[in-house]
Order: sequence, then structure tokens, then C-alpha cells
Amino acid sequence: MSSNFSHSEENYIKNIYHLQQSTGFATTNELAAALRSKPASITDMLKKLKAKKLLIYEPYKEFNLSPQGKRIALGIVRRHRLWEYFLVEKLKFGWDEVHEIAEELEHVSNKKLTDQLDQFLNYPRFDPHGDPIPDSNGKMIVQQQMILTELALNAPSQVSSVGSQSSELLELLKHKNITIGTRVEVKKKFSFDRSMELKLNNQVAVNISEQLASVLFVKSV
Amino acid sequence: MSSNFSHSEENYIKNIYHLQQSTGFATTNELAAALRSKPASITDMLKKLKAKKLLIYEPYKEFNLSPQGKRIALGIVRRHRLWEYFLVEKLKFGWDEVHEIAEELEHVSNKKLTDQLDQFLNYPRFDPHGDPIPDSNGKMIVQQQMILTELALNAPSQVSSVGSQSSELLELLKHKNITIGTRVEVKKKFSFDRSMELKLNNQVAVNISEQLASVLFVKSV
DNA sequence: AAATAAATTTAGACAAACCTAAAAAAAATT
DNA sequence: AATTTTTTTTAGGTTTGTCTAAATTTATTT
Repeated sequence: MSSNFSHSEENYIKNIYHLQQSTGFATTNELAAALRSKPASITDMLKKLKAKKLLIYEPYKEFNLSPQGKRIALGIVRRHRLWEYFLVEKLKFGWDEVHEIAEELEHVSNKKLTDQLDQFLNYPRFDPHGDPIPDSNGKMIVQQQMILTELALNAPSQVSSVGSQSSELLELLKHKNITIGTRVEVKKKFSFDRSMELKLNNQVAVNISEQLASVLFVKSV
Repeated sequence: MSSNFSHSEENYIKNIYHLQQSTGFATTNELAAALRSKPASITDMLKKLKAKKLLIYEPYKEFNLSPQGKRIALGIVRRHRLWEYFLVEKLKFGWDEVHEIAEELEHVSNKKLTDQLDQFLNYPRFDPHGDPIPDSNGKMIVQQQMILTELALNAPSQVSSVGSQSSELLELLKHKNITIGTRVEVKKKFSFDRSMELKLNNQVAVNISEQLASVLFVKSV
């Protein structure tokens, strides 16, 4: 009874899932950007996914996974994150080099394989990037986001989203080499101007203003 | 510079490799049977593989992998057998349920992944079926086949081929539940008629005649 | 050696998943 | 409210890998 989805369908489902996690829904253009393909291709697949009852979609509208689609997405996310954990913990990869490989391994979809791997790894609850791993029923720990200004000193965290998309902000983030996923620890807070010194990716030290810190959302890892 | 081959191309290459291992070369019909596809499809792909210089092939002739094609085949076999070993040794699968899963995992082709996995497993030289695992240079132990009558007492081995295809023989093998891959240990040899008692798959005890033993080829595992 | 059978290839279709260019709908601006 | 811009869809192709049916080549019989 293991319904089977193509490599491509799974990539769509996974990316729709991530988009609707961050903004509540997905759109054709966003998904095309995420999948590095063209909007017209997206429309084609949306129709197929809708026909398979995995997607709630009406032409020209934004769309979301159906409960069934979400179940499948969580299976993919589960496999992805378990393999990432495996690669880092058992095969000694760096946390920053496992994504691509997990991207392929996640498509090997066999319930017993996934569950045995989970057991072998001792049922980890977070992957090496700090993201929660769904259990075999699709349940996972919900992570609370916080504003960087609220983060405790030396608490390891990771940039999860930014509070605006203004080009001024993006320019600054680019200059400081901060992106979604960058690991952050607050090393010092200066009460004079509420600026702070950060350590990025356990390597680089940078200083940022309160204005910047207040638009950076992080989650603890 | 990791040249990339499609899932489908890899399946062709792997199956051509196995065919030429057992009979010295491959033919269109045999390959179609192995891949459960149609001869016309095979011909199409043979042309593509030839164009990519992976195959030595002239229309209407039998064919073989080029040295380059063989190198790729050995990479696939290496991944397949390493994953099988992983599944049995680490994830506690039975040796008879890992083939299908390894069939998918083998297509995840990343040199570092494969080499780290190899190291993690402690450089195993044989997979759970007793087949040798190529090392990162494609070298592997060559296995000598022997006739079952020559096998030492209690030496674990595995049926690798049969000396005839007669229906009488096949009927007998079917009745005794012996196939290619069946695990065999000789528990007793009776000098009166040279019949022997075997243990099959570490479970069942059976008696076989000298005539039968003399047409069963085994390899040690 | 001719006829028959078997194996292989060619020709032409088809589905999946992608593309470009043009049309249509929705959203944003003036 | 009308116009412009952006987003999305439609229409029509392309590539990959498969298929069936017919043609061709090779092998086997008679």
C-alpha cells in the first residue's frame, strides 16, 4: 500500500511544505524560484498534484498541501533530516556539507528502512541544523522563534527568518554574510547602544546594531 | 568532475556488467529480460551508451562494457554492496530483504559518501550474500567457485551456479528449496555413497546425493 | 542452399517533466 | 476607474526513456 511518488513530485511536495511553513501558503513564482524552474512548469505539476488530491489549488490562487499531501511532506522531511543526522554523527561529515546528499537519500522511501535508521540513530529529535525531525507518525517538536535581541549570551542558535525584505536590509545582510541558516551566538551585549557582538558559524566575529538584531529571527539549536 | 549518469543508465550498466560476468558478454534479449523491458528499448539505450563510450557495441552483435563503463559498473556494485552490508550489520535487516533497498541507495552517487560509509563499516570485503565489495579503486577479491563435493565440512558457502539446466535437475532443486544464493554448509559426508547432509540457510537440514552435489557450484562466504 | 525461426533494429507513438512565448487574470499605480 | 505591471496559465515544443509493430539481420533447420 506504499503509494509511490516520483522524485520530481516529492521535490514539489517538499518545497510547497517549506514555503507554507514560512509564509502560510505557496505561490507559483516562489515555488519556481525554490525549484529553480519556470512558472509554467509549476502550473503543470500543480494540476497533477491536485488530481492526486495532495494539493488544495484553484487557478490563479495561492495553494497549500492537503492533509494527505502534508503527511507525505513530513515523511520526506523525516527522511531528509534523519539522513543528515546520520551523515554528521556516523559518517563524520560537517553539518554544512550534508544537505545535498540528504536531498538524494530522502527519496529512498521505504518505511522499514526509515524506522530502522531512526532506531539506529537513537531517535534523534533534531537534525544537525537544529531542525526538528518528525517521528514515524509525522509528529515533531515545534520550535519557537525569537528575536535575536532576546537571545541569551552564548546560546547556540540559527537565523530562521528576517523581518523584512527591504533591499537595504538585504544589502547589509549580504555584506555581513548572514543568511537563513547562519549559526549565531551572542558573545557580548553593549548596553550603551544595545549593539551586540556575534560569532557566526562558530568562526567569524561581527558587530551588529540593535536595529539589525531586532529584525533577525533565530531559533535555538 | 563527477560525470553523472541517470538512474536508468546506471541500471543498464549494472546489468550489462552482471551479464558479462556470468557469460562473458551481454545480448539484447538477455538484458531486456534482466531489466524487465523490451528489446527495442534496449537497442535505444545501447546506442546512447556507445555514444558515451561506455559500451563496445556493433549492431546485431553481442556487447561488452568498455573499460570506462566497467569502472562505472564497479562503482555501482560497490555502493550496492556497501549499503547491503550497512543494512544488515547496522540496521538489523535480514540478508534476504536488503537487495531491493540497496537497489535504490546504489544510485546516490557521491564519492565522499561512499568512502566514508566504507570506512564507517570498517572496509568490509564481502556483502551479506558473500559477494565481494570493490574498494574505492574498483579492486575486489576474486572468488573461486568450487563444486559442492569439494567443500570442507562446516565451511559456510553459497550456491553460485548449477552445472546444468535440465528440467529434472530444476525439479529436484525446487523440491529441496535450493536456488542460486542459498547458503550451504556441509554437516556430514557419508563415505558409503558419498551423499551428504547439508544445512540450508542456517536452518533446514537436507540430504543430497553425490550426483546432485557434483552439479552444484558454491563459493565460500 | 533454401526455408524457417529467432534475435535485433528501425520507425513511429506516448507519457513525464521540462521549456519559451503568448494570452489571460489579478494586483498595483496613477 | 483606467492603465500599467506582475503573476499565472495556456499553447505548443523538446528530451528522455519507454512501448508496439514492422522490417531486417543472423542463426538454425530441413
